Amino acid sequence: MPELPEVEITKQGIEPFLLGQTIKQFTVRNRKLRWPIPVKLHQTLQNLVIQAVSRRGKYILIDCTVGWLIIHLGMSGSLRVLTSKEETASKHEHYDINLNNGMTIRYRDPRRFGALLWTNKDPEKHRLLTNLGPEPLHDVLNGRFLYQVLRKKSSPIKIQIMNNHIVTGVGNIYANESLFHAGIRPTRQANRISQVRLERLSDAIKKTLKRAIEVGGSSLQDFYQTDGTTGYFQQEYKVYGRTGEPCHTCKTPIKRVTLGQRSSFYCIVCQT
DNA sequence: CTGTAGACCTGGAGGC
DNA sequence: TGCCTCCAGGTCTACA
Repeated sequence: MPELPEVEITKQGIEPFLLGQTIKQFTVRNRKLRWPIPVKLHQTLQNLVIQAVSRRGKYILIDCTVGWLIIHLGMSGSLRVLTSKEETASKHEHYDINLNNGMTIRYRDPRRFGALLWTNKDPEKHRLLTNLGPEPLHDVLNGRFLYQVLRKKSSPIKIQIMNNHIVTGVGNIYANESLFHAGIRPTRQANRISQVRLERLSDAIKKTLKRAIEVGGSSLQDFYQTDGTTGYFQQEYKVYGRTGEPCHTCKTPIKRVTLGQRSSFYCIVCQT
Protein backbone atom coordinates (compact mmCIF):
# COMPACT_ATOMS: atom_id res chain seq x y z
CA MET A 1 0.00 0.00 0.00
CA PRO A 2 2.33 2.72 1.07
CA GLU A 3 4.30 4.69 -1.39
CA LEU A 4 5.10 8.27 -0.50
CA PRO A 5 1.67 9.66 -1.45
CA GLU A 6 -0.03 7.11 0.77
CA VAL A 7 2.28 7.96 3.66
CA GLU A 8 1.69 11.69 3.17
CA ILE A 9 -2.08 11.15 3.07
CA THR A 10 -1.91 9.02 6.19
CA LYS A 11 0.11 11.72 7.93
CA GLN A 12 -2.41 14.37 6.92
CA GLY A 13 -5.27 12.09 7.91
CA ILE A 14 -4.14 11.42 11.47
CA GLU A 15 -2.56 14.79 12.22
CA PRO A 16 -5.70 16.72 13.21
CA PHE A 17 -6.70 14.01 15.67
CA LEU A 18 -3.27 13.90 17.30
CA LEU A 19 -2.17 17.51 17.68
CA GLY A 20 -2.21 18.75 21.26
CA GLN A 21 -3.57 15.45 22.56
CA THR A 22 -2.21 13.46 25.47
CA ILE A 23 -1.49 9.75 25.04
CA LYS A 24 -3.75 8.00 27.51
CA GLN A 25 -2.79 4.44 26.72
CA PHE A 26 -0.62 2.52 24.29
CA THR A 27 -1.56 -1.10 23.63
CA VAL A 28 0.45 -3.70 21.75
CA ARG A 29 -1.07 -6.95 20.54
CA ASN A 30 1.89 -8.13 18.49
CA ARG A 31 5.25 -6.43 18.88
CA LYS A 32 6.95 -8.46 16.17
CA LEU A 33 7.17 -5.97 13.33
CA ARG A 34 10.32 -5.41 11.28
CA TRP A 35 12.00 -4.60 14.57
CA PRO A 36 10.28 -5.46 17.84
CA ILE A 37 8.22 -2.65 19.35
CA PRO A 38 10.18 -1.63 22.49
CA VAL A 39 8.89 -3.59 25.49
CA LYS A 40 8.49 -0.56 27.75
CA LEU A 41 7.05 1.77 25.14
CA HIS A 42 3.65 1.82 26.87
CA GLN A 43 5.36 3.27 29.95
CA THR A 44 7.40 5.75 27.92
CA LEU A 45 4.36 7.10 26.11
CA GLN A 46 2.06 7.38 29.11
CA ASN A 47 0.72 10.96 29.43
CA LEU A 48 2.99 12.44 26.77
CA VAL A 49 1.64 15.40 24.81
CA ILE A 50 1.80 15.27 21.01
CA GLN A 51 3.28 18.49 19.64
CA ALA A 52 3.65 17.80 15.94
CA VAL A 53 3.30 15.24 13.18
CA SER A 54 5.65 15.24 10.22
CA ARG A 55 7.01 13.04 7.46
CA ARG A 56 10.52 12.27 6.22
CA GLY A 57 10.57 9.99 3.20
CA LYS A 58 8.17 7.20 4.11
CA TYR A 59 8.63 7.68 7.85
CA ILE A 60 5.92 9.38 9.89
CA LEU A 61 7.37 11.26 12.86
CA ILE A 62 5.28 12.06 15.92
CA ASP A 63 6.77 14.63 18.26
CA CYS A 64 5.81 13.55 21.78
CA THR A 65 7.53 16.47 23.56
CA VAL A 66 10.28 14.39 25.20
CA GLY A 67 10.96 12.19 22.17
CA TRP A 68 9.60 11.01 18.86
CA LEU A 69 7.69 8.02 17.60
CA ILE A 70 9.00 6.84 14.25
CA ILE A 71 6.42 4.97 12.20
CA HIS A 72 7.01 3.10 8.96
CA LEU A 73 4.17 1.34 7.16
CA GLY A 74 6.33 -1.21 5.36
CA MET A 75 4.60 -2.99 2.47
CA SER A 76 1.16 -3.47 3.93
CA GLY A 77 0.77 -1.14 6.89
CA SER A 78 -2.00 1.38 7.46
CA LEU A 79 -3.22 3.61 10.26
CA ARG A 80 -6.81 4.55 10.92
CA VAL A 81 -8.73 6.62 13.39
CA LEU A 82 -11.40 5.09 15.62
CA THR A 83 -13.86 7.01 17.75
CA SER A 84 -13.36 4.58 20.59
CA LYS A 85 -11.11 1.67 21.41
CA GLU A 86 -14.04 -0.61 21.86
CA GLU A 87 -14.05 -1.93 18.31
CA THR A 88 -12.50 -5.39 18.39
CA ALA A 89 -9.08 -5.49 16.80
CA SER A 90 -8.68 -7.95 13.96
CA LYS A 91 -5.86 -10.42 13.53
CA HIS A 92 -3.48 -8.00 11.84
CA GLU A 93 -4.12 -4.93 13.95
CA HIS A 94 -1.01 -4.81 16.08
CA TYR A 95 -1.11 -1.66 18.21
CA ASP A 96 -3.39 1.15 19.40
CA ILE A 97 -2.62 4.66 20.58
CA ASN A 98 -5.47 5.92 22.76
CA LEU A 99 -5.79 9.66 23.20
CA ASN A 100 -7.48 11.81 25.81
CA ASN A 101 -9.96 13.05 23.19
CA GLY A 102 -11.39 9.52 23.08
CA MET A 103 -9.90 8.75 19.70
CA THR A 104 -7.74 5.74 18.95
CA ILE A 105 -5.10 5.44 16.25
CA ARG A 106 -4.93 1.79 15.21
CA TYR A 107 -2.18 0.17 13.16
CA ARG A 108 -2.84 -2.72 10.79
CA ASP A 109 -0.09 -4.57 8.94
CA PRO A 110 -0.63 -8.13 7.62
CA ARG A 111 2.95 -8.64 6.46
CA ARG A 112 4.55 -6.91 9.45
CA PHE A 113 7.32 -5.24 7.47
CA GLY A 114 6.46 -1.97 9.16
CA ALA A 115 8.12 -0.47 12.19
CA LEU A 116 7.37 1.51 15.33
CA LEU A 117 10.40 2.98 17.03
CA TRP A 118 11.12 5.49 19.76
CA THR A 119 13.95 8.00 19.92
CA ASN A 120 14.91 10.69 22.43
CA LYS A 121 17.19 12.44 19.96
CA ASP A 122 16.45 14.46 16.86
CA PRO A 123 14.81 11.81 14.63
CA GLU A 124 16.74 13.13 11.62
CA LYS A 125 19.84 11.79 13.41
CA HIS A 126 18.35 8.34 13.86
CA ARG A 127 20.35 5.70 12.02
CA LEU A 128 17.42 4.89 9.74
CA LEU A 129 16.91 8.52 8.72
CA THR A 130 20.31 10.14 8.83
CA ASN A 131 21.51 8.92 5.47
CA LEU A 132 18.31 9.50 3.50
CA GLY A 133 18.55 11.45 0.27
CA PRO A 134 16.55 14.62 -0.38
CA GLU A 135 12.77 14.72 -0.37
CA PRO A 136 11.55 14.21 -3.94
CA LEU A 137 9.18 17.18 -3.72
CA HIS A 138 11.89 19.60 -2.63
CA ASP A 139 13.87 21.82 -4.98
CA VAL A 140 17.04 19.94 -4.02
CA LEU A 141 15.92 17.17 -6.34
CA ASN A 142 16.58 18.41 -9.84
CA GLY A 143 18.50 17.43 -12.95
CA ARG A 144 21.77 18.90 -11.74
CA PHE A 145 21.57 17.02 -8.45
CA LEU A 146 20.76 13.71 -10.14
CA TYR A 147 23.52 14.20 -12.69
CA GLN A 148 26.08 14.77 -9.94
CA VAL A 149 25.00 11.95 -7.68
CA LEU A 150 24.63 9.37 -10.47
CA ARG A 151 27.99 10.04 -12.11
CA LYS A 152 29.59 6.85 -10.85
CA LYS A 153 26.50 4.68 -10.83
CA SER A 154 26.52 2.11 -13.60
CA SER A 155 23.45 0.18 -12.42
CA PRO A 156 19.99 0.78 -13.89
CA ILE A 157 18.39 4.19 -13.33
CA LYS A 158 15.29 2.63 -11.81
CA ILE A 159 17.33 0.99 -9.06
CA GLN A 160 18.99 4.32 -8.36
CA ILE A 161 15.83 6.39 -8.02
CA MET A 162 14.40 3.73 -5.73
CA ASN A 163 17.49 3.95 -3.53
CA ASN A 164 16.53 6.00 -0.46
CA HIS A 165 20.07 7.26 -0.09
CA ILE A 166 19.88 8.88 -3.53
CA VAL A 167 16.36 10.29 -3.25
CA THR A 168 13.91 9.16 -0.61
CA GLY A 169 10.32 8.06 -1.03
CA VAL A 170 10.17 6.90 -4.64
CA GLY A 171 8.72 3.39 -4.59
CA ASN A 172 8.19 0.82 -7.29
CA ILE A 173 4.98 2.22 -8.78
CA TYR A 174 6.20 5.81 -9.02
CA ALA A 175 9.65 4.82 -10.23
CA ASN A 176 8.01 3.01 -13.14
CA GLU A 177 5.50 5.76 -13.85
CA SER A 178 8.02 8.58 -13.61
CA LEU A 179 10.43 6.86 -15.99
CA PHE A 180 7.60 6.47 -18.49
CA HIS A 181 6.73 10.16 -18.27
CA ALA A 182 10.40 11.06 -18.72
CA GLY A 183 10.79 8.69 -21.67
CA ILE A 184 13.67 6.82 -20.03
CA ARG A 185 14.02 3.05 -19.93
CA PRO A 186 14.23 1.67 -16.39
CA THR A 187 17.16 -0.49 -17.49
CA ARG A 188 19.31 2.39 -18.74
CA GLN A 189 22.63 2.83 -16.92
CA ALA A 190 22.27 5.77 -14.55
CA ASN A 191 25.59 7.38 -15.52
CA ARG A 192 24.69 7.33 -19.19
CA ILE A 193 21.80 9.77 -19.04
CA SER A 194 22.19 13.45 -19.89
CA GLN A 195 21.45 16.17 -17.38
CA VAL A 196 18.60 17.39 -19.57
CA ARG A 197 16.91 14.01 -19.45
CA LEU A 198 17.51 13.76 -15.70
CA GLU A 199 15.81 17.13 -15.37
CA ARG A 200 12.82 15.63 -17.15
CA LEU A 201 12.96 12.70 -14.76
CA SER A 202 13.01 14.83 -11.63
CA ASP A 203 10.08 16.84 -13.02
CA ALA A 204 8.21 13.61 -13.73
CA ILE A 205 8.83 12.29 -10.21
CA LYS A 206 7.47 15.49 -8.66
CA LYS A 207 4.50 15.61 -11.00
CA THR A 208 3.38 12.00 -10.49
CA LEU A 209 3.82 12.15 -6.71
CA LYS A 210 1.95 15.46 -6.44
CA ARG A 211 -0.86 14.19 -8.59
CA ALA A 212 -1.23 11.07 -6.46
CA ILE A 213 -1.29 13.12 -3.26
CA GLU A 214 -4.00 15.35 -4.78
CA VAL A 215 -6.13 12.40 -5.83
CA GLY A 216 -5.69 10.71 -2.46
CA GLY A 217 -6.18 13.96 -0.61
CA SER A 218 -9.52 14.51 -2.29
CA SER A 219 -10.90 11.53 -0.40
CA LEU A 220 -9.29 12.55 2.88
CA GLN A 221 -12.67 13.18 4.45
CA ASP A 222 -13.13 9.41 4.33
CA PHE A 223 -9.96 8.80 6.28
CA TYR A 224 -11.78 9.12 9.54
CA GLN A 225 -13.08 5.68 10.53
CA THR A 226 -11.86 4.04 7.36
CA ASP A 227 -8.86 1.87 6.71
CA GLY A 228 -7.02 4.76 5.10
CA THR A 229 -7.21 3.41 1.58
CA THR A 230 -7.95 6.24 -0.76
CA GLY A 231 -8.62 7.20 -4.33
CA TYR A 232 -4.95 7.01 -5.05
CA PHE A 233 -5.27 3.34 -5.88
CA GLN A 234 -7.86 3.97 -8.48
CA GLN A 235 -5.72 6.21 -10.60
CA GLU A 236 -4.81 4.76 -13.92
CA TYR A 237 -1.23 3.76 -14.32
CA LYS A 238 0.53 4.21 -17.65
CA VAL A 239 2.85 1.23 -17.31
CA TYR A 240 2.74 -0.25 -13.82
CA GLY A 241 1.08 -3.68 -13.88
CA ARG A 242 0.20 -3.36 -17.58
CA THR A 243 2.36 -6.14 -19.05
CA GLY A 244 1.28 -6.89 -22.62
CA GLU A 245 -1.34 -4.13 -22.69
CA PRO A 246 -1.01 -1.38 -25.30
CA CYS A 247 1.01 1.72 -24.47
CA HIS A 248 -1.36 4.67 -24.06
CA THR A 249 0.84 6.69 -26.41
CA CYS A 250 1.89 4.30 -29.19
CA LYS A 251 -0.09 1.05 -28.66
CA THR A 252 3.05 -1.09 -28.36
CA PRO A 253 2.60 -3.82 -25.71
CA ILE A 254 4.14 -2.88 -22.37
CA LYS A 255 7.19 -4.96 -21.49
CA ARG A 256 7.97 -6.37 -18.06
CA VAL A 257 11.48 -7.03 -16.77
CA THR A 258 12.89 -7.67 -13.33
CA LEU A 259 15.37 -5.19 -11.87
CA GLY A 260 16.70 -5.53 -8.35
CA GLN A 261 14.13 -8.27 -7.76
CA ARG A 262 11.30 -5.83 -8.47
CA SER A 263 8.89 -5.84 -11.40
CA SER A 264 9.59 -3.11 -13.88
CA PHE A 265 7.41 -2.01 -16.75
CA TYR A 266 8.12 0.13 -19.79
CA CYS A 267 7.31 0.86 -23.40
CA ILE A 268 10.14 -0.17 -25.72
CA VAL A 269 9.20 2.58 -28.18
CA CYS A 270 8.44 5.56 -25.93
CA GLN A 271 11.26 4.91 -23.47
CA THR A 272 14.86 4.89 -24.67
C1' DC B 1 32.87 2.49 -2.31
C1' DT B 2 29.53 -0.31 -5.74
C1' DG B 3 26.35 -3.90 -6.86
C1' DT B 4 23.47 -7.92 -5.96
C1' DA B 5 20.89 -11.41 -3.43
C1' DG B 6 18.69 -12.74 0.77
C1' DA B 7 15.99 -11.85 4.57
C1' DC B 8 11.80 -10.59 7.06
C1' DC B 9 6.03 -11.94 6.69
C1' DT B 10 1.05 -12.95 5.09
C1' DG B 11 -2.39 -13.45 1.69
C1' DG B 12 -4.45 -13.41 -2.89
C1' DA B 13 -4.59 -15.22 -7.61
C1' DG B 14 -4.24 -18.79 -10.73
C1' DG B 15 -2.88 -23.56 -12.30
C1' DC B 16 -3.69 -28.50 -11.73
C1' DT C 1 -11.77 -28.08 -2.19
C1' DG C 2 -6.91 -28.41 -1.65
C1' DC C 3 -2.21 -27.89 -2.62
C1' DC C 4 1.43 -25.54 -5.11
C1' DT C 5 3.78 -21.61 -7.13
C1' DC C 6 4.23 -16.92 -7.95
C1' DC C 7 3.49 -12.30 -6.84
C1' DA C 8 2.84 -7.98 -3.91
C1' DG C 9 3.04 -0.75 -2.64
C1' DG C 10 9.85 -1.74 1.47
C1' DT C 11 14.45 -1.63 2.75
C1' DC C 12 17.97 -3.33 5.90
C1' DT C 13 21.87 -6.51 6.02
C1' DA C 14 25.40 -9.47 4.40
C1' DC C 15 28.57 -10.55 1.12
C1' DA C 16 31.34 -10.52 -3.48
